[in-house]
Amino acid sequence: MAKIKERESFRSRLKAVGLRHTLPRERILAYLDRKSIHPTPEELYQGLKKKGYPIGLSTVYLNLQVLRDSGLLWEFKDQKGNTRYDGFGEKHHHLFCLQCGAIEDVLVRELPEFDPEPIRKAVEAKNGWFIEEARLELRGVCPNCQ
Amino acid sequence: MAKIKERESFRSRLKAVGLRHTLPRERILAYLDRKSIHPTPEELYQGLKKKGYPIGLSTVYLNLQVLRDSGLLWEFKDQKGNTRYDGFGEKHHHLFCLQCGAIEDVLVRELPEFDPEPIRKAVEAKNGWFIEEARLELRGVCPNCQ
DNA sequence: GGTTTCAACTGGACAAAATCCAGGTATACA
DNA sequence: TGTATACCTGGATTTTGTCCAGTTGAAACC
Repeated sequence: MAKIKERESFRSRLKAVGLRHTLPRERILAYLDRKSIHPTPEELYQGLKKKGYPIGLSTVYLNLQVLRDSGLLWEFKDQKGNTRYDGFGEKHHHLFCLQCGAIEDVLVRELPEFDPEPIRKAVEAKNGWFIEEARLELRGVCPNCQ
Repeated sequence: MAKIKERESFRSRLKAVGLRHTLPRERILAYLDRKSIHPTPEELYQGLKKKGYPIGLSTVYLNLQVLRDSGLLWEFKDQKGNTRYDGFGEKHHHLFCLQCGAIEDVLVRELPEFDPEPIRKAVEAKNGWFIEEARLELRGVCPNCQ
């Protein structure tokens, strides 16, 4: 059954970073693990409640922080300054619309032109850093606003 | 004189986006226009005061927002979730240390391996967006923390 | 399975960050 | 130099996020 397989996936993701599997964490990860979904903490809280999952707002904030610190979530600011979270499993970059604020995911596998490897190597050689992750932030105008 | 030339530069940058030139704006832009400088609003406020420039905290917040909306500043969140601003004029990307939180700028002209043009074109063709700016966010471990 | 241990959850109080407002000031342009 | 108005400011207010102390529930033993 897909539901069980999915649950196991969250369980192993949490285990991999040394965190316990709990219902709130699974639900947060499940809620965020979709393409182009980037809620604020408040929106996530409301969204989970609407799905019939009672959860405390403190729990939402707490876990967004914990999951971010473990690298399971990506935190960023939108055009209006709101804090948003992204937990979509597949590697991707972000498109921001400067007009309407829309945020769209662009899958890495659909962008063969962009290979982060040479950049990683160059930065490691020149700056002495070790690079774990490279993401692109693209700002422009979405189709609807053109 | 360098000071006057610099001032003219800020003046024209502001004019280009339809904003008035004011002392607070010039000082904020001047403060931020250095490599690897990314203060929080509070730090910027304190930094300006320390330089002997009296300024209101509301003014700092107000202008950070206005300048961000006009594209003169780049807003982002650091590893701890603090909002930070970047006004360094030369095109660059960001390095984030996952251990100590250090943030370093990497100049685009020192990264010949990374050319955003093909990406821009690909995204415009595939997703129908018009892309104005492409920035990389690199997360890893800085030399001091290795 | 039952028990134990401690991480994780929770609501509500609290603190910090950011915004709003109304009056005064400085800028741009004629 | 005068005038309209964008902009600045301190303080009040709202919003966002954190802390705390009691309770719950996950995992690891037997």
